[in-house]
This record gives sequence, C-alpha cells and structure tokens, in this order.
Amino acid sequence: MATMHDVARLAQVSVSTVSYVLTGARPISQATRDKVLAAMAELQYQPNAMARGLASRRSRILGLLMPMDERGLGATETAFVTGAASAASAAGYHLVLSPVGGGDLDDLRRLATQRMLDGVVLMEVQLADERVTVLQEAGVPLVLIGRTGDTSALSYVDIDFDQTVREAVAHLVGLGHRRIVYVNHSAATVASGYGPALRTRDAFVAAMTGHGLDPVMITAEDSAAGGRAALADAFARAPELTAVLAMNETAIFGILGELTGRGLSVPDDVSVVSMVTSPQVAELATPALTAMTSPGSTLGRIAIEALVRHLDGAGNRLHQQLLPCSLEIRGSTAAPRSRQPMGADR
Amino acid sequence: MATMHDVARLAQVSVSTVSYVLTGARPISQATRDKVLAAMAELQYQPNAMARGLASRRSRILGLLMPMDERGLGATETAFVTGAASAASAAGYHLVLSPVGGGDLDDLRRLATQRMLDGVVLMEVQLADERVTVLQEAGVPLVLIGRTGDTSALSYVDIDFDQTVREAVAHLVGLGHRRIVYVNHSAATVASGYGPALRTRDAFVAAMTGHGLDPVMITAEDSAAGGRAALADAFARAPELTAVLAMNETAIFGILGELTGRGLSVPDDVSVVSMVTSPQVAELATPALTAMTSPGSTLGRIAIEALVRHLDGAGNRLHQQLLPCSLEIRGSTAAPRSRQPMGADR
DNA sequence: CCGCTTCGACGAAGCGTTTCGACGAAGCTG
DNA sequence: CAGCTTCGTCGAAACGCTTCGTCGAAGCGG
Repeated sequence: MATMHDVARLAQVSVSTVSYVLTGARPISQATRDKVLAAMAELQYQPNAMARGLASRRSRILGLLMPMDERGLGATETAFVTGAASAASAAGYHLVLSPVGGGDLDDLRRLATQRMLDGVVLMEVQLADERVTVLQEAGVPLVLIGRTGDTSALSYVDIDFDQTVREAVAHLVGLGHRRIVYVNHSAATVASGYGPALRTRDAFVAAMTGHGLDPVMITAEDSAAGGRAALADAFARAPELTAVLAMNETAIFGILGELTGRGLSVPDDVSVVSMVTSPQVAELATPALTAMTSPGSTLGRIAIEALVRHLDGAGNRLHQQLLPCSLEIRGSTAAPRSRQPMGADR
Repeated sequence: MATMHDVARLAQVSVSTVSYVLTGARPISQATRDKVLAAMAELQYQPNAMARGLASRRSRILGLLMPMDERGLGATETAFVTGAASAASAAGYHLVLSPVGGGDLDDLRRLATQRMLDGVVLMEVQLADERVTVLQEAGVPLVLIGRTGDTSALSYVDIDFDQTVREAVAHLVGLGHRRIVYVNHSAATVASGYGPALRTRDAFVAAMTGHGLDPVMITAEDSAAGGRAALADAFARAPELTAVLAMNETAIFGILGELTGRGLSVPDDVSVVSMVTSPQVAELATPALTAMTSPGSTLGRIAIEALVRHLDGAGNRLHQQLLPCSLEIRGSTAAPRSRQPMGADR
C-alpha cells in the first residue's frame, strides 16, 4: 500500500503537490503533474479513503436507506437503486445501501452521527417518519423518495399519485367502465400512514367523483390469499363491477386467480389495472397486466442529483418534484362486455 | 460534534483513557470509567468513524456486493441480506450493500483498494468470476455466496444443489411421476457459467439416472414469455410429461399460464415444482407452488459470521459449507392422473 | 520496612490525507 | 529596471482517533 508520501518522494515533489494533483484544488504545472501521475502509476497508488475523509471532513459516500422487509425488492425498487447508483458514480460519489429496518433507529443514528455518510436518500418514507427526525437532528443532508406529511423543510422526489390515478381511471372510463373497484394495501398499512396508500386512495375518490362515478374501495393483505379474499369483498360491495384498479402488486395475483376460479375472464368480464408496477411483474401474470409503470431509475437519479447539488453546490434550495407513472397497456384491460366504449374520456 | 478531547477534558482524564473506555483494549477502573461515560453522555459524544478507521486501520464496515440486474431482488436474496445485516450488527460491524454491477470492475477495485471495507461477501458468483480475482489481489478478506469453479483457496457458503434436486426429484417420483422435465435458466445464462444452473442440471441428470429415468432438460428465458415458449418445447421433447421441475422462478409463471391455456390442470394433469423459490413467490401462483425453499437468512448469517471470524479471530482456516433447500409442499404437486403412486421412493 | 510486581492512567507518536500561509521565480507595468 | 502581481510549489499544522512505552501508586511477600 503505497502512500502519498511514497509518491511524493518518487516524483521528487512535496506531499501537498501530490494532493493538489489529485484534487485539483490548486493549479499545478503540466510538467509536475506528469511526474506525479507517472509516480502514482508506477506505485499503483490508491488514496486511503479514511485518511482523506478525516482530513477533508467528507467521505464521498452517499447512503441509500431502504428498509428491507420480508417481501423483497420489486423491480421498481431495483430500478430506483440502479438509477441512484449510476448517478452517484457519475458525480464521483460511492453509493451504499443500508438495510436499516424500522426497528434499529439507534443503528441509524449511529450511522448518521459518525460522519461516515455525506448525505442520505431515504426510501419508503412514512407520513410520520422518525428516521427523518433522527437524520435532521444529526445534521445529515437528506433527500426523500416519497413524502412525509409535512414537507415544508424537506427535499423529496415522489410519484405523482394524483396524476397516475387520474390516468388509470381515465383509461378504464374511456373503455366504458363505470363500476370500478379500487384495491388498496392492507388496512394496517393504510392505518400506519403509508403515503402512497393514502394518496392514491384520495386521488381515486377525486378521479371517480370527477367522472360522476361512485368510488368503491377495499383493502387487501399483501399476499395472494389477501387478494382472493379482497375480491370476494369487492363483489359483495359492488356485484356489477367490471374493473379493478389495484395498488397492491402482491394481492393482484390472488385477484387474478380468484377471477379465473369464478369462471370470469380477464379482460372480457373484468378489466384489471395494476398501479406502480414494474413491467417485469406485469408480464408475470396471464394475461399480462395493463399497468401504471413507475419511473424508477429516473426517480433514483433525480434524488441523487439533488443531493449532490446540495452537497457540492452552494445552493440550499429545496428540491421537490413529482413524477407520474406511465400507462402501459397490456392484455388485462378491454371494454366491458355489456357496454359500448364511450370513446376517449373528456 | 464533540470530540474525544472534549470528553477527556470534561471527565478530567487523558484522551487515551477515553479511548480505552471505548474500545476496552486496556483495563480501566470502574470509577474512571463512570466519569468518562457520564461525560460522553453529557456531550452526546459519537466517535468519528473516519478518524477511528484511520488510526486503527479497520473500518468495521463489511460490504455485500450484489449485482443488481433489471429483474430485481427476490425474497430469497432479501432474506439473505437481512440475515447478513443482523449478523453483522451483532458482531459490531456495519453492513453496506454495494450495487456494483458486472461492468464496473474498476469501481470495485477502487472500493476494495481504498481500505474502506474490512471484508466482503460476494453474491451471485459466476463459475469464473473476475471480481474474485480483483478482490484477492486487493487483499480483501472474502466470503462467497455461491462458488467459483476452483474453490481451493476460497471461503464460501452455498446451496447444496445436489441434495436439493435429489429431494425434489424424489418427491415427484414418490408421487408416481416418471416423465419429468427440468426447466433451467436461459441457454445464455447456462453458457455464461452460472453455477446454480450448471450444478442443478448435473444433479438432475444424476438423480433421474439414479431412479432409472430419462432426464429431459430444456432452457427458458427468464420471463413469462420464455416459460410459455419453453413449455411448448417441453411437450415437443416429451409429449407424455407429467411433471415439471423448474429452476427458473420467472419462467414458471409463463409455464403455469400456458398449461392452463392448453386446458391442462395443475396439479392433476401436470405437477410443478419450483426450485430455490421463496414462500412469498410460491404463494403468488395459483395454485400455490410446491417449492424447494432456500435457507436465505441462514446463508447470510453464516457468511457474515465466517467473515467476522476471519477478521477478528486468528484462524486463517477456510469456511466451506453447503446448505440444502427444504421441500415445502403446496398445491402444485399431486400424483399423476394416469398412474398410481409408487409409494415412498426407495 | 524494602524492593518487586501489578494496576491504572498518561503523553506522545503516529495513521494518510487536506489545506492554509508563505515564498521564490517569473512576468508585467510604467 | 524597481516594484508589484501572478503562478507554482513547499512545509507544517490540523483532522480525531488508536496504541505503545512509561511511570507513579498501591499491594505483596519475606
């Protein structure tokens, strides 16, 4: 492990000169620079990240905090991560993912407070999220993916659920559906203040009301069984339903199975739209699901770029941005059997 | 940000004493220890990770290198990560995940060489994996999850594919199946030297031959469409097949859809077993899949523990261990319609 | 009661960088 | 050509911690 000292000696310059070549903090003549570069190459010099971090008080490491629950990461989250990682790397930062769960708030505090992370992107934010408080108290620059209830002093990037739901409803209404049931996450998830669940719910009410329709909504456990149970519930509440709009990527497989089990055809008898679903998952189903695809990697990139701008640049301005999901029509939606399409909505 | 200096002054002891209280490297009397602890609490002291790392030449950070491809992390990988994270935390280490893809070998080299990681666990190892070489050259302690072709000088934890396949085949044969088709990952994946694909393939041949049966094997792209195409292929090769054993979590959904599409019932006409599949995914299908469930979190824990032992302890001994998947019977397997069960195999 | 060990605490020298003030050598202006 | 910048480089002081050698004060046996 060669150090800067070794490089300096070999190149016959001072240590500080080597440092300046590396960081570009001060101008160095081409001749000297070449000497130094040659020496570095010869010694296979690599700067010591710890020493650099200590002296400069910046680690050039960004953290991506993703609670890892049992159900794994969907392609959506993965796209987010890869988008973030490549943006970080482009900006000269390393990105590390920290699987800090909800429980270990102390672990998070330690991580934040030990000055190991220059900044942090927080995923899966709850409406009231203690992690935000912890990080703010620790003084760690922060960008959220998702939103807390009070966003006044926070930078965030999030999905535009309002717009997304509106498009999904418009698609179904445009096909001629009037009786549409919305399947949310579990009641417990909703009660815990999971933003996407709440926001899509409200957006659904607004969108349906806007079309003069009655918003029927149910919840479902995040499992195939939950989906099956939910569908029974849905038929009890709206026997004449012709379309399902689901915010629950997992339950939707149960819904599909149950529909088939009841002898109903998708999409001929019932259309199904899945929200915030990756193409990969949508293709797993038979028929492939019409879905609102989330702008995963864009979201990740934007979040990191905002964070880096905050760290490098002077500006202390907040970054608040919403991106809609895009409608991808596959095989699970069609005009309802009993009605004619109404033509394009509005 | 209080420093050790501040703590020492407040507690009226020397800096080194504070350090010894923290690390326990030398005995400190109870009285002094209490004074120091009180001062730390009052100042809300948190050690600076960079300084500590620089001085001690160990970061107490472990890296988990997981290539993130487009298709996301299954519950299996997630279980692995959480198992690893909790084991690391229990051993007093932080675990960070680095989404270094296959492409950025330089990025990896930098990460390894900058002395930022005390040790590394490598996921998704190929039979010939350049990352192993890079890390070994950098002198970073290493534990693999999976195996390279030559494991002579490497520590690893892996799934016991041999045993796993044998159990799966025994289950099907025990039910009376004779004509079993094995669905592997894509031909490209197999050709790239993906260990699990190769090992399960060989194990399947051995297991079937052991039962005096003919091993029929096909490959499938990792997508629902790939599964559909593969099934056609399977029927072409073995028209009388009664069971499918799939090593391809993604394709299996296409297989199921296609089976239903052909008017065949699962499990009555065709039984399906999915290998190395998490309960969560198995439950998504209708009917729920009989599967060989991987020991995800155990695998993660063991890998980290082996790594930590190597770092902390003196022993330079290699850790090489195989764990089988466990058979979980759900609704996708049954005796074939046309034959009687043969009773328990052997 | 003296010298020897043991225990607990101290001081100082790093660890490998960054960064700031300073300084000689050119290059310019008038 | 004297005096003033500007440019490129150097030396040394941090950064906040660990760790090694040392040393005084008790505790001990003989």
